[in-house]
Amino acid sequence: MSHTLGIRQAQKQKTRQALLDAALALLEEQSLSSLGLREVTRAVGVAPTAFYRHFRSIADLGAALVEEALGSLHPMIRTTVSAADDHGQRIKRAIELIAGHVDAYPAHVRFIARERHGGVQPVREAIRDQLARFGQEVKDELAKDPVSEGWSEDDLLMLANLYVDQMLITASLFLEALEASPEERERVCQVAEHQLRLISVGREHWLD
Amino acid sequence: MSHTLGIRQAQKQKTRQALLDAALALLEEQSLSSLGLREVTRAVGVAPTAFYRHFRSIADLGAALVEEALGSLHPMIRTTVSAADDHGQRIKRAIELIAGHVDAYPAHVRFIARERHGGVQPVREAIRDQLARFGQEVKDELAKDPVSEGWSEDDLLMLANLYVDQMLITASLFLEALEASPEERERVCQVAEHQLRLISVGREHWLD
DNA sequence: TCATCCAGTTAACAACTGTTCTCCGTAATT
DNA sequence: AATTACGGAGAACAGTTGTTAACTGGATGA
Repeated sequence: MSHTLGIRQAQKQKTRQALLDAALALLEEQSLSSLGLREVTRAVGVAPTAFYRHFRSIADLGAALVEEALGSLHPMIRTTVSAADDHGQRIKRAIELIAGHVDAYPAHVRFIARERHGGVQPVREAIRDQLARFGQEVKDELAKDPVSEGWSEDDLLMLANLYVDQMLITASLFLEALEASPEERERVCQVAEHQLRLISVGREHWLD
Repeated sequence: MSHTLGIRQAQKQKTRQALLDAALALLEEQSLSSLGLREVTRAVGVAPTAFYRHFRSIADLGAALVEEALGSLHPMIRTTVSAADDHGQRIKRAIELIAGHVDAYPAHVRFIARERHGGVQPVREAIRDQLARFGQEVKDELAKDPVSEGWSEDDLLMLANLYVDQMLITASLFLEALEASPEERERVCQVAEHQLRLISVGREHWLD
C-alpha cells in the first residue's frame, strides 16, 4: 500500500513539482533549449543551486516533463480506440477527448508539440519513444477490430502511426484555436472530424 | 532585366547570406529561441554590431530563413501534385521529391519542422502562412482532378491540408533516417508510400 | 538523546548576452 | 575632384548565465 512519505521526502517532491510547473509555464513563450536553470529557480523562489538536488540539467527536467505529459495518457488512448460504438460516434468521441485534454492541459500539449522536433536530443527521444508506444497500443486495438482481417502487421502499424500523428496535428490545431471564437473552434472540429473520417474510409477500402 | 548590383550591395548580400547560413548550421543542435546574435556573428567572423545592418533581431532572421526554406518550393509542389501519371506513379514521385529535397537541404527541413511549433511567434506565423499557401495551391490542383467532382470547397481544402501535413511528417521521418542504414531508409519509404496511398483510397471512396 | 543525513542557502567564479555610441574606410553620388 | 552614404569595427554598458564550494538547520534513525 501507499506508505506515507516523511516530511522530508514530501517537501522534496513538492519543490520538484514546483520546478516542473514553473518550467512548463515559462515554456509557453520559448523553447526548452533556451530555458535557463536560474530562470526556473527564480520563478519558484528557490536558490539556483537547489535545482541540482532534483535534476542533473534542463534536459533532464525536460525528460521528466515528457513523462508527466504523456505517461498517464496510455489507458485513455486504449479505451478510446477500442470503443464499441459505431464508427461515426467513435471518431466524434476521440475528437472530444482531444479537445477536452487540450482544454485541461494546454501547456503540456504545447510542450510536446514544440519539443517533438525541438533542439534537445534526449527530450526528442523521450517523446519519440512515448509516441512509438502509442502507435503500438493503437495497433493492438486496431488488430482486434474485424475490419483489420487480412491486414499485414506492417500495415496495421502504419495505420496506427497515421492515427497518432493525426491526433497530434488535431491537438495542435485545438491549441491554436484555444483563444479563438467559438465558430472558429467549431470549424477546427469539423475539419478534424472529416480528416479522421477520410482516413477511416481509406482503411475500409484498403484491401481492394 | 537584372541590373548588376554595385560592389557595395553585392558585398552586403554576401554577408547577409553568410549570416543566414551560419544561423542555419548552428540551429542543427538548438532552437531558434536560444540562438544568440553574437553566436551567429562569431561563426561568420564579423563584429556583433554588424548583425543589425541586416536584421532587426534573431526573430527577423528566422523569418528570412522561413522564406528561404519554403518560398521557392511552391512551383515544385504544384507540378508534382498535378502530374499526369497514373495514381501510383504520382505518389511514388511525390515521395522521391521529398526524399531528394531532404537529402539536398536537410538543415532547411529541420529548421521548418523545429520552428513550426517553436518558441518564436513571428517565425511560427511565417511558417503557418507558407503552409496555408501550400494548402491552397494543393487544393487548386486537386480541384482540377476529375476525382474531385461533387466535393465541397471545404472538403477539398481539408484534404489538401491533410496532404501537406503528411508531407511534413514524411520529410521529418526522412530527416531522422538520413544517417540510418539503407534498409531503414527503404522501410521509411514504404511506410510513407502506404500512408499516402491509404489517404488516396479514402479520397476515392469519400462520396459514399 | 545524539549523531547523521540532506534539501536548500550563500558567495563567488569566469564567461557570456543584447544594445548603444562613436568611429573608420571606401563605394557611390554629385 | 569633392562630398555623401553606409557596411562594418571597436569599446564599453549592465545583466545574465551554469557551476563550484563550503555551510546551515531541521528531519531522520540508532
